[in-house]
Amino acid sequence: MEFDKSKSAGYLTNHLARLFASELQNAIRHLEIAPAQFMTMLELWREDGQTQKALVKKLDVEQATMANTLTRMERDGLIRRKPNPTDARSQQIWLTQKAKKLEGPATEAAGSINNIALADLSEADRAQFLDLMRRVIATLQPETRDA
Amino acid sequence: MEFDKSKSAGYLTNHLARLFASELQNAIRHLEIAPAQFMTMLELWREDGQTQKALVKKLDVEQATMANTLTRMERDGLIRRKPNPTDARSQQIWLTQKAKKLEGPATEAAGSINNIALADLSEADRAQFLDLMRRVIATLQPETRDA
DNA sequence: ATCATTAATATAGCATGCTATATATCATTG
DNA sequence: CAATGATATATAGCATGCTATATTAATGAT
Repeated sequence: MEFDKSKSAGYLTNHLARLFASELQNAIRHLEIAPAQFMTMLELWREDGQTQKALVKKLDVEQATMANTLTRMERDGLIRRKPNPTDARSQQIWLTQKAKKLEGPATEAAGSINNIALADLSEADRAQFLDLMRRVIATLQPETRDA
Repeated sequence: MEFDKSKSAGYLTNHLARLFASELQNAIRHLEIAPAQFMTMLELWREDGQTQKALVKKLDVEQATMANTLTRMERDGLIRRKPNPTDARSQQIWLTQKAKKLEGPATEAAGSINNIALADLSEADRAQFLDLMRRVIATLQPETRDA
């Protein structure tokens, strides 16, 4: 009647996330960026000059977490925070040239981690895995439905 | 040609792990234990008096991480570290009465989180999800094959 | 037995995530 | 327009995880 961790989705997800994070960190270490910085840049490569609030929503992390990540990215010369001309409370987050140049190598590194991780799955299994994950996320996600 | 995070196993896993952790924390908050403490107790409920090294191996976290978690658990009155009679370098980790009493309520809370998370999946999908997760973990896991 | 190596834990320092709270600015309303 | 409430960001404090290094004790080789 014991709790079997190998049958616990939460336990397995935690374990897997740590393994992925470790691999990713290794794969992008030579670019001198960390996983959370990479995640943030994913959004900024797609659209530069977003506000902190927009990034918070897209990455589904707390505002305080994003503020700290951005502070480290600014320290590391990846972004600059510029005043928002239309609202003095907020700022626009702009990638530096250095950060822009990282898009190719960083996304390639991340892509190869995914390939390595899923290497033992068939094409159908991979699709199913992603689909199941998205469905469980949707179930747990705390209603990101408001405006 | 952009990196699509909704198709990245690593990204989705990270997101899902944060959602699970948040739910678990909520569900066990009233027991005054934190997720990592719960994970550690899972092993100690199964077998009390283990060494730190044994816990490190079973939970697949770094030794320093476990040392810190155990320090917090000791601070919170969940465990006691006692000298190992056969090896003065190591210690035996013993659950307190307080920690022993938490097994029922804590495993129930964790179980219901899993149920909630997987509520939208069929029985077959749930089994597949766990299986896929175990397979990807096995692929990424850095050879825990030594003695 | 002694010296070098290995092994078990601890500590320092950092990144990422969280909650709770503070601050500044905007928007609304009387 | 002044007061109030909402919004955007920052900061404090903590847990969990990591790497790197220190400390202490056991082992092994000479």
